[in-house]
Amino acid sequence: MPGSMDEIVALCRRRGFIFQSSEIYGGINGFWDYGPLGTELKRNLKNAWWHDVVQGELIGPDGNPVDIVGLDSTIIMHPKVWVASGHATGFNDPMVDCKASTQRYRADHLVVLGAIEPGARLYAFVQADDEQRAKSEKALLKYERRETLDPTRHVLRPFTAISDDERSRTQGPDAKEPGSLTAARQFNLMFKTLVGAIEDPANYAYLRPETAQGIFANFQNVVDSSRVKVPFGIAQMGKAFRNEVTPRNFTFRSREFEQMEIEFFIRPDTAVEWYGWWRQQRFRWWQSIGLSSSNLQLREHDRDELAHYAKAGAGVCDIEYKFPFTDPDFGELEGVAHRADFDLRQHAEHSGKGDKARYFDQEKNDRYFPHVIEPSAGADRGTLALLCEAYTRDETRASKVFLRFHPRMAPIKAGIFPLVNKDGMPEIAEKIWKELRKSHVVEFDEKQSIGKRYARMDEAGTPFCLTIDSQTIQDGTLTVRHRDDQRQERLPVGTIGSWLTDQIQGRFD
RNA sequence: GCGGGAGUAGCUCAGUGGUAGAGCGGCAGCCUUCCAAGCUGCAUGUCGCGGGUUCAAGUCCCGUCUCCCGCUCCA
Repeated sequence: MPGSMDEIVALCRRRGFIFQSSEIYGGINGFWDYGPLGTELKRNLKNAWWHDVVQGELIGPDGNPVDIVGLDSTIIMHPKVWVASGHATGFNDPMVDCKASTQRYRADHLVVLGAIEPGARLYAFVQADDEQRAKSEKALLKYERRETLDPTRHVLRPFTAISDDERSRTQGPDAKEPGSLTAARQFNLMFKTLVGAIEDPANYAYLRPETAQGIFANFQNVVDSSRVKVPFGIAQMGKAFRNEVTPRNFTFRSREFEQMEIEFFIRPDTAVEWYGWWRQQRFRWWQSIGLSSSNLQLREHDRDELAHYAKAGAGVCDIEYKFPFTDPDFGELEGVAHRADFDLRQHAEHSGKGDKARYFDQEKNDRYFPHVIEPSAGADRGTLALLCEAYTRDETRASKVFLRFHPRMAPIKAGIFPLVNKDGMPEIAEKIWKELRKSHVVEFDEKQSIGKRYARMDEAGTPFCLTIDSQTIQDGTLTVRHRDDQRQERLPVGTIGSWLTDQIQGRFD
């Protein structure tokens, strides 16, 4: 039985998985710290990703081993990076969103056509866009059933000059009905900082809102220095920052978060094939670390939902998890997007390199901008999903709850306990502990009753407890207590290390 | 950003203007031969924070922060 979000948050705090940042000063909205157990859990997730993606032996749809190299780029980059990527647009200018088409327009570029009279239908379009202007004029004439525009009634005004009521009667450039345009708003999505000590606009820089641009900006460096050939990928994990309007739902939407991103570069004509392959690959990976099929789904985006960089691509999909706070809906864990060559072209143009930045295919004697398939996952969201998935109520046991982590993800792999604190048992237990801790995160505890120690391990999600009793002294076996069904079995002390390794690497049902 | 609710020990809460408490948990010791047993002792606190009213504020008033719920937002 899954838990409510409140219960999960309480356990995270009580057992040291996740704390609110700066709590002793009253907290700071949208920032979270990981405690001892949470740090291990998140690290296990990240290590698994890096191991399986970068160091793994994936075989691609073309039958060849998949080549992925790592990158660790800076959080602060040249401000022009964000102009090229499109992130800077809207940072300094008021923007208008269309709720129907998800398009975003600069408020000072939009004009509104229509009559100034109560109830009149208005049409907005980008002033410099002749196509949109023609479309708006045609729509207005059709709506009012006229042949030509009446210059005395049909006036053109800046979008920023109309009232809220008029805005509700205004149809957006890419909308089918009026009322979908929001008021003009300032977006401060990126965190701003200064490079150098002088407070001057020329020194402004921004904390990256995604790790992806560090990869695109280094594309040529990697190609020139590492002998990679398309198709290949560059992987990076690291912090990203977004000044969200409303951080909500525990760590799900926070202002500082960690991404695990791959930009996989391919020949444009293989996009459909690679997109489909990555889609499946990433979905299976989340399953492999313990997220169950019933809480995990793969959702293909509708065409009109696509971001600017993905409009013409092979597709975009989200791998989504059913969190307690989204239930019965799902929340995004990872997005897989065909970004085409949008980013590489943008950086080629803005950096002044132009067509010289194209990739050269020696074998085919062909020069082109590779397309990109981007699997972009959230490490904090993944960690949160692992916690939600693991949280299991059980009224029959002392802790009332246990965390059913995949052994590979569990922060502590095993607890090592003398059954009682005498008769030589603590000494044997301590010896086993010292041996096992060389290769695994294990914990030794000789205090209090055995039941209490089991209960604590249940709440930490430790899959195994190894108990040394009087029989251990006689025949060299110990008791393995399994977390999920509280089953016990005896195994020889000498094999316990390799047995534990097998359990961690094994499949999880 | 708007509306509603909440904030006292690690947790659950009691405390209606007069010396801040209980249970659980934690720690130490004793005990204990398999699931938070028992005994003894110890530590626990900016009553979210700031200001005001009052002889006196956890308690009344104002502000603020954080969290939760619903909208909004989430290129």
